[in-house]
Formats: sequence, C-alpha cells, structure tokens
Amino acid sequence: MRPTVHDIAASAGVSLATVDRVLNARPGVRAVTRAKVEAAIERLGYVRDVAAANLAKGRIYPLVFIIPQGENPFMRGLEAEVRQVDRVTFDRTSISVVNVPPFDAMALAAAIDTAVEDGAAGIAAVAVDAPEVVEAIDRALEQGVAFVTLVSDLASSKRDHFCGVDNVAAGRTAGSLMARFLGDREGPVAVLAGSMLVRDHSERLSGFRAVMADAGRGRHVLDVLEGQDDPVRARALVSRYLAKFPGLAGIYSLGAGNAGLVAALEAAGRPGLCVIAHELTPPTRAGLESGIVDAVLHQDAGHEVRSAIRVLRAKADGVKPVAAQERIRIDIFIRENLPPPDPETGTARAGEG
Amino acid sequence: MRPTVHDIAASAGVSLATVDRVLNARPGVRAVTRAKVEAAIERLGYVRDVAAANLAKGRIYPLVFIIPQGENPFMRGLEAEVRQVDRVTFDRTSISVVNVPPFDAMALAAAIDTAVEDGAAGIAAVAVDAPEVVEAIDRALEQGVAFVTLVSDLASSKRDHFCGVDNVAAGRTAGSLMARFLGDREGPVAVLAGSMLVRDHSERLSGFRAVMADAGRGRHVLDVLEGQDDPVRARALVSRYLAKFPGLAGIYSLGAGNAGLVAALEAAGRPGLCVIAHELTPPTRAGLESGIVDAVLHQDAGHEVRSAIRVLRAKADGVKPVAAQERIRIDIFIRENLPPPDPETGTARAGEG
DNA sequence: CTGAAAGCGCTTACAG
DNA sequence: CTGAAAGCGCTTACAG
Repeated sequence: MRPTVHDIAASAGVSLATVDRVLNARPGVRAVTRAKVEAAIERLGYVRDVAAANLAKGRIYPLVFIIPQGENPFMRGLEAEVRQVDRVTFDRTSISVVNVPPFDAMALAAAIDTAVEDGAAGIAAVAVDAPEVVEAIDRALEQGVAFVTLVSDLASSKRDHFCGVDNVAAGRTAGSLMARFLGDREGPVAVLAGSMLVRDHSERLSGFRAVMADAGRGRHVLDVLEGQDDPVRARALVSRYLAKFPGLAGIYSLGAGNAGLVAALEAAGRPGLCVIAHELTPPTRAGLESGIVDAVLHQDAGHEVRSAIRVLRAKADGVKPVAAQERIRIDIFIRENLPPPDPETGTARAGEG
Repeated sequence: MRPTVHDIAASAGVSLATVDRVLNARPGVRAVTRAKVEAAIERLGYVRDVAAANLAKGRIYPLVFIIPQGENPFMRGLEAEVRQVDRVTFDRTSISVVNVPPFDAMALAAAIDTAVEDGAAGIAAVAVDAPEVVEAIDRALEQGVAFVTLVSDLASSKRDHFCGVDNVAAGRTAGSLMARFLGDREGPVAVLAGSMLVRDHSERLSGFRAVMADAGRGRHVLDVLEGQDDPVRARALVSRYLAKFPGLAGIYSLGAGNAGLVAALEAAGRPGLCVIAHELTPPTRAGLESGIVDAVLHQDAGHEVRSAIRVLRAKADGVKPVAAQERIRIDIFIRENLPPPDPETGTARAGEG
C-alpha cells in the first residue's frame, strides 16, 4: 500500500496535524520537527492523495469564463465545452460563463471587475488588445484572483498563463500549406480577418505574411479585409475582392467570418482558389466536405477549457503550476482526417487527456 | 451545497446503507424502499461524488499495458507515457508494463494469459493480427478482465474498445497530401511498412492505395517494402528502391523504420522526393526540421494511454462506458506547426484533456 | 430486507 | 509549537 499521512506521522513520531502543516508548508512548526517530517516523507516516498485532500477541504472554486457573445461558431463551441465540463463536475469547481460583446475592450474590462467583485477564485477570458483590459487583468491579479487568457493572449498583462495556440506559428503553417498547395500557380492571395484588435488575428497575419514573403520569389498579399467576424460583412468584402482581383490565387481566412466566405465563393461559382481557414466549425466543416475549403487550422476548444481550469485551480490552490507547461496544438484538417463532430458541443474533439 | 447521501437518506427516511444499495444497484432492497430512495435522488438532484466513492472503496485497479519491445521510437514514447501517468498516480490505479517481441503473436497471447493469471483488472495491448491473439483476448474477457486494443486494433476479437486512430483514414490522409504536394509531378510512389501482420499498417496501406488510384489519372504505387520497423533493414530496402526507380516521386512510410528511411535519403544526396511518414518521433522530427520529410501523420500516445485507462477503469467499475466514445485524432504536422518535444517522455504532446 | 458504526486519506478548528 | 478529535462524501462489513 502507498504510505499515508498516518504512516509518516508514525514514522516521524508526530501527530497528523503536524504532518499536514509540513505537507502544506503552513507556518508554526519548529525547524527540527519539520526536518523529521520531511525525512519521513522522503524515506517512505509519500505522495499526497489529491482527491482525498480536496474532499477534506470541502473547498469549492468559483471560476468565471468570459467569452464573446454573438454567432461566432468557434466561441459558441468554446462556451459549450465550458458548460459541458461544468456538467461533468470537474471536482469541486463551480463554473459560470459571462458573455460580452466581441472586440469591446471596455465591456471586457468591466466584466473582469465584476467577476472579481463577485468573488471569483479564477477568471479565464478571451482577451482584447487594449490598455483598459491590461489594467483590469492586473487589478484582478492584485486581488489574488488567478487569471488566464484564453484563445487570444495579452502578454503585456501579468496574466498567469495563456491557454491557446501559438498564433504566429499558426499563420506560418497556413502560409506554408498555401505555398505548397499553390505550387507554381501565379497570383496574389487575400486575407480575411475579424479585427486587428485581437492578438490572435494580428499574430496569424504576421506569421502568414512572413512565409508568403519567402515563398518562391515572393507572393503578393493583398490588403487585409476586416469583417468583424460577421458573416454578412465578410461575404460582401470577399465578393468585392473576387470581382476586383480576377487573378486571385488563394484566400486565407484567419478569423470567424467563414460562413460569409463560403457563401461568397459559392455565389462566384466556386472559382478554383486555394482556401485555408481557421477553426473546425459547421461552416468550415461543410467547406472541407464540399471541396471549397482546402485545409482548416484548428485549436481544440475542449483542451483549452480544461487546461484553463487546471491552471486556474493550481494557482488558486497555490500549487506549483506544473500545468502551465501545457501547450495547445495547432491541428491541421483536410477532408480525409476530419474527425466526427461532437454531438454534445458541436466542436471537434479528440480523446481528451 | 450539493446534496449528499446523508441528505437523500434523511429525505427518504432510510439509512445510509440503503441509499448506497440503491445508488449502486445492489440487491436486497424492497421495491417500495427503492422507490422512496429513487424519488429522493430525483427530487434533490443528487449526483454522486466519484472521488469520495473511490476513496471509500479503497479499491485499486491493477492495469497491464502490453507493448512491443525494441527500438521503435513510437512504442518507446508510448511506454514513457504509461510510466508517466503512473507516476502522476491516476487515482487508485496501479499500472504495470509488459514488453513483448514485436510482430510475435504467440508471445503476445502468452503475455495476455499471464496478465490475467496475475489478477489484472484490465489489459491494454498493441494487437498483432492472429487467431492466437484473438483467442487470448476472448479468454481474458471471459474471466471478466477488461480489454482494450491500443494503436493497432483487432476487431475480430471481443475487445471492449480500440484506443487508436482510424488507420484507413490515416492512409487516405497521407494519400491526399501526397497527391496535393506532388501536383503535376510524374512518377510512381513507394511505400515502406513494418509488417502486414499488424492491422494499423495494413489499414494505412489500403487507405493510401485507394486515394492514389483516384488521383488524377492514377498514380502507380510500387510493391510495399516490409522493413519490420528495423532501421537497418528499412535503410537497405529504401536504398535499393532509390537505385532501381530513378523516377520515384514520393515515399510513404507508414511504419516505424524512419531512421533508416532518412539515412537512405541522406546517403542518396536528398533526392527531391515527397516524403510522408508516421508518428512524430526523433527521426521524423529531425526529418521535418531538415526538410527531408514533408509531413508527418501522428497519433497522440498520451491521449491513447489515458483514454485506455479511462475505458478500462469504467469497465472494471461496471460503469457505463461513456468514455468509449473517445476518438483519437489523426494529427498532421509540417515544419511550421511542430510542437515542442515533451521533456518527460520525448513524445509530442498537447495540453491534455 | 434494513441500519449503526467504522473507515478511506486528508484537513480543520480547537485545546493545550 | 504541537496534538486529539471530528468531519469531507461515500462504502463496507457486521448485526439484527
């Protein structure tokens, strides 16, 4: 049997309470006593039973996820993952979701302040790149609230961790695939984004541009289209470009306007462009299946949510953030390796952890 | 607060023991009593605290992982993942690893029988496609031992679940990428496998062949090379083909002979072939980084291991296998989305579950 | 068929 | 600075 606190108490010749104090680095133990206990811990190879500890603590962690509202399907999938995790009751964690208008720094900052006031132990938020947000995050941290950015980072804040992909690398990946798929085909490429106010979009763009500049003798990237992740605007913008640049070779959609993108391409009679988009959602899945989209870069929303929870709990527990090393992978999907949709959340899932 | 067994006992006017009997569908409760308890459960919206239940059970699950020995780097990474999970102590599970010679049906069957005799509650094994193995698996099942196949399936057995990727789809994915990367380039393609005695290899080959037959006006696939996942043999086989077929356009390496493959290509002065390999391991990672390999299809060994444990535990617990729906994703890596190697296990990892 | 009591491994007031 | 006792939510013999 694995040694328990009883074993180490007996072995060290002290009481359970003292063992507990040493184990949890609580004050009020003489150095000699502490040493005895530590020796016993070492000798017996003790490892704490976290589940039992949580049970005894009876503690519950109120966590808040702040997610943009609106019809962005990736965000809706993310929210569904959060709710699903909550249903399954991540042990001793109670999770709530707060929606805010997308790309709205003031609203986000206000939501963060409110969550802190409401006594959140930890907050996960999709960041907007603005000073008000940085300040709100840092205020939360000062109050001792754990904070992670989700999907879109804000490295200039003091957030504990970023749960999302390396978006510069994602942009480079898109660029590399675009270059290989196009081969010798001539023509410029267009980029459809949501807004340069969020880091994930601006970072993807810079990664993509860097690769395009290197490809062959350089491929021209047209001025970026900002569709605010709104399908209607995205469709209009793309349609205009299709008409304006008949020699267009490809489109990189790095935001969430994909329903509009696909609609515009369908309306234009499916010109044979190379199309690479982000996030496996109903519109991009349909695009892959119909052949109108060549590849989809993806981040696993479920992984990100569970990673955020682990990091927030570790921080709230004052445990060493071993989980902070977690990396979210940049998935590549083509038609052939498309995973089946998750009936619960509609997002793409793999076997979890 | 969430309701506990105490609450439902009080509400139903019975003892804890009776509540427990109903909760766990144990016999020896009158229908009326059962109904009262069930009504209380319903009324209060009770959900069991699994961690507390496990603690009380004090039960420990001996699980055995049977993994091929030898220098196959994917298998070594898989084993490292198993050992790491064990270190982290998946709650109340004790895991042991048994190594067997690769592609050896008799040895595998014997190892399964031994694990059953030793009292395993569950077994996960990389299957070899042979009747002896099917019989050994079915014997284990009859003894009430939970069984999952890992990485390579054996659907003709009664195994509870397969923890691995859809290998036909993986082969199709490789074929599709190969076709796109080659574009109009002429020439046949070669396939390097380990052995057709394992399902994962034979399934990948069939998927790849199907896509190649459809590509353009059909691309010729040369006779498959079986290198037994041995780098020396693989290198010799590939070198011979390179000399024999100077017009070769690409190589699909669907097994684990990649160190030999890369060595052969280096020795041949890096002919500009399209190379697609499986599993992100040191040799394939190096190949991607040096540009000699174009893409690597991957399965997350950590996911597979943790999925196997969840399924085995659920089965051993007699719980409904909600986990059985877990799917392992087919990852695509190119140079740009290469994740950093895991310092612990050497395998590619993402944020877990 | 039903219940009272002890215990799983840990933590938490409360005494001393 | 240290310890004895009760309790977290559940399960398990043992009585009756």
